[in-house]
Amino acid sequence: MKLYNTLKRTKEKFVPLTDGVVKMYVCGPTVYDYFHIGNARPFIVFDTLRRYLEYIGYRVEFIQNFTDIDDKMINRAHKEGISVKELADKYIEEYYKDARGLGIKRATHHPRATEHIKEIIELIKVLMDKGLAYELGGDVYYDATKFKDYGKLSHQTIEDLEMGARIEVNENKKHPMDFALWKAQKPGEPAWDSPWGKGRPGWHIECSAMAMKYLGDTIDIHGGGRDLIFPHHENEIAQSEGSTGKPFVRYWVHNGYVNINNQKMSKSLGNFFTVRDIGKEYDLEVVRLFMLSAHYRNPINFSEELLNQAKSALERLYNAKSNLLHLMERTAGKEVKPGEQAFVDALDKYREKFKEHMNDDFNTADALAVIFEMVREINSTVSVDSSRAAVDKAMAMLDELTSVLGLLTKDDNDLDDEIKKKIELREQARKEKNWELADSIRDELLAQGIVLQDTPHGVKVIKRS
RNA sequence: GGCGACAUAGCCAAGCGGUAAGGCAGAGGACUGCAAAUCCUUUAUUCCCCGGUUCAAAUCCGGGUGUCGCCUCCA
Repeated sequence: MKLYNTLKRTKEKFVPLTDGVVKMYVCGPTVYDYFHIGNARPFIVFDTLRRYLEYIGYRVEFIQNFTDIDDKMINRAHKEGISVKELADKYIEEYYKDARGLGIKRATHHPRATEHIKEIIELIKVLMDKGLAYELGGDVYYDATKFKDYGKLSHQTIEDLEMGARIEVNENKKHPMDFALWKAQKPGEPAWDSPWGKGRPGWHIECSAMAMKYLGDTIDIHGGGRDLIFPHHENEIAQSEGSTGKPFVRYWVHNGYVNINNQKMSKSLGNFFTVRDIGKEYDLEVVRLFMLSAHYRNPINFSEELLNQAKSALERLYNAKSNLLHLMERTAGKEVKPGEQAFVDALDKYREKFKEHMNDDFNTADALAVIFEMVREINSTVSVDSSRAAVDKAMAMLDELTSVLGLLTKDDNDLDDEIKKKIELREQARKEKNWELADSIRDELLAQGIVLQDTPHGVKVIKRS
């Protein structure tokens, strides 16, 4: 498989450090609020990468953190009159709810910054000992000029970066590019004891500390949104490589932004939609399909119209699935027919094409196109006259490929007795050509999200959420 | 000022040297009691513009134009 590496600015063949095992770290949310769909993109993208790596046989050790202490956390907790810990607990739980809706699997671990203060302090100590950090009135800063590779990820020299710097927060820092590893406690803030007095960690240090704790000094893949390239990931490199002297990350992978009217969605611009709100009007699986329909490195525009397009596309996929389910009930015992082998072989070809595209920097847009092509072939060749084996095979292949993308995961097709009774009643009415009654029952069920489709071989029932 | 990305049908969106995937929407047809779903046909002689390289360019190079991003918390 090939992956685009931000560090090298080119696609590279992916070979993990340890055969058969992938160590992957992705920056998770700061849990001070519900997350928006801009935040959702990396979660979905890297969940998909993880699923694919597992699909092709790797064991993936996947770590995604929760930032549960920083300025935003403190401010928000103050505003709500609760502790930072209570705020974090609440939004971590809410994160899991939305993530579940988006089809995002749990990581191997979801470490929290506040539960790794010890590791963070140890790391800062090493940096101090090596002369890469300095203390200033209870704060500790990383001395960016002392790290010779500073800027290698964002492909800027420290001078270029400095030239563009817009604001300077702390005049006392030795260099504008120096960043806080440890922040001295201010009144009313949560704090931990440290060799430099009471305080709390800076933002960047937690990821270095936790990634190295769970995955080792050198990890295979580190992911996140483009906006983390600088300064966050640049600083992670400085911290980790500064302390160990070893390469920190072998493949840096970054997803593009989610835009609103061609402009980056962000909390500060206020042009964002939370996943929670979208979930009130759409099945969140629609959002997942929407995200995967573009290449992960390209920007993606978000709008209701586009969401509706994704919704229709998802329905096409679900229709194919329910078609097959319907046919499975009606092809029991049917023997394999001559000529069916060609169809079965064709299905295997789709898997190969799917993998080809996923192997090329996990091009989910192309992979999805392969699934749609396969769906068309399945729809046009499988029928009530097909063998059960052919129908099963089509179903299995559809399941296999869609599940790699985390799609088509809902298969709740159980109907309660009352609905079954109404369907029977309608069948009776249709036999008697009582179209009025039949149509009114159909409309009634439709309002409940039950779609009835009449086929020559009985009624097909589809549940819509 | 430094670094970078993008511009493909009505709307999205792949493709990145070999003669325009896929989805949504639209039109016509088949099927249906009517629908729905599905299938078939159809919708870009052409990929922002101008030059160049090449047997061959949406794809490479040069120059424009436009949009966006990072250099500040941010996924």
